[in-house]
Amino acid sequence: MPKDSPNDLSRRERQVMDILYRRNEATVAEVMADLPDPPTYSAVRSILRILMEKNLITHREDGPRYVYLPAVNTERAREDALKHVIRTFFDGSAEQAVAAVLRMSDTTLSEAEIESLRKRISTTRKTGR
Amino acid sequence: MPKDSPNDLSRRERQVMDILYRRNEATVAEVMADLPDPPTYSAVRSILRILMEKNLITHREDGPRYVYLPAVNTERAREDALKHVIRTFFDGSAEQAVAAVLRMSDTTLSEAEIESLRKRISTTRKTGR
DNA sequence: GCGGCTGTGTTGATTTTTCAACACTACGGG
DNA sequence: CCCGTAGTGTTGAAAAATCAACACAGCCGC
Repeated sequence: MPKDSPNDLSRRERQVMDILYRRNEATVAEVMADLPDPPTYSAVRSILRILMEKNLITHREDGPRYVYLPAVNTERAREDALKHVIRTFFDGSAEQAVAAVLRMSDTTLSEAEIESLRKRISTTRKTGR
Repeated sequence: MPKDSPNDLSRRERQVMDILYRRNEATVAEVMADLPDPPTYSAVRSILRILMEKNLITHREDGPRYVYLPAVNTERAREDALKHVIRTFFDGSAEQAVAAVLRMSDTTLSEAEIESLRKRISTTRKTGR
C-alpha cells in the first residue's frame, strides 16, 4: 500500500492540521480555541512542536508571538484530500463525487456558481481527450 | 466546536475505517493486506474489536469467519467526508471544490461522464433557488 | 522599579493506542 | 483418529500520543 501522509497523523495532529488549513494560519491561542475538547495551552504547543519536527508546518514571528501555518503547498494538500475522499468513498470516480456534491448542495449553490460550473464543464469538454 | 466523528479516531482506526469504506466489507485478512505497514493478524483484530465497541462497524458471519462492515449509512459517511473536505480546504465553497475536482480530472473524466454532469447541473439550475 | 500578562522552551508523567502472545474451537485430509 | 490449518476470544506488555507543569524572557502600566 502506498503511504498516505494525512493518515499517518495522530488524532490531535490531524485536528490541528485541519484547523491550520481552514484558517490558513493561526496562533497557538487560535488553534486551542478551535480544538474540540481543548487541552491546555502547553499541550497544544506540544502538538505544534511535533508537527514542526515532522516538517508539516512552519511558523513565523508576528511581533511577540508565533503564527503557525502548513508547510506544504495548499493546492497540493487540497488535491490530496479530494483524491483521498474520491478513492475511499466513491470508488475512484470523480464523476460520482461531483454528483454527490451537487446533490448535497442543491440549496446552497447559487445560480452564479452553477453557471460558472457549466462553463467550466463545457471548456473541459472541448479540451479534454 | 461541533464534534467531528471521523476526527475522533486514532490513526489505525481511521485507516481501517477507510479500508472498510473502500471495500464495503472485508475479512480480517483483507484489512490486514490493505493496511500500510501491516501489523500481525492479532493486532488487526484488536483494532476491529475496538471499532465494534465504538459501534462504528458490525460484522456478520460468512461461513467460518467474520466479515466486517461499516455500521453507518454509507451515504451519510460520504456526505460527511465531502463536507469535511469542503469546509477544511475550500472555505466551505462547494463550487470551488467541484471546480478543483474537474481541474484535477481533466484527463480521467470521460466524455460521457462530463455530459451527464452537464445534464445534472442544468437540472439543478432549474429547480434550485 | 516591579508585579502581572503573555508568550516560549523543555521535561516528565499519564493515558491511549498499538501490538503480539497464548488458549481455545471447528474442520478437513490422510 | 489425530494432526495441521484457519479462525476467534482474551489478556497484558510496549510504544506512542497526549497532556500539564515549571522555568524563563519581554513588555506594559502604575
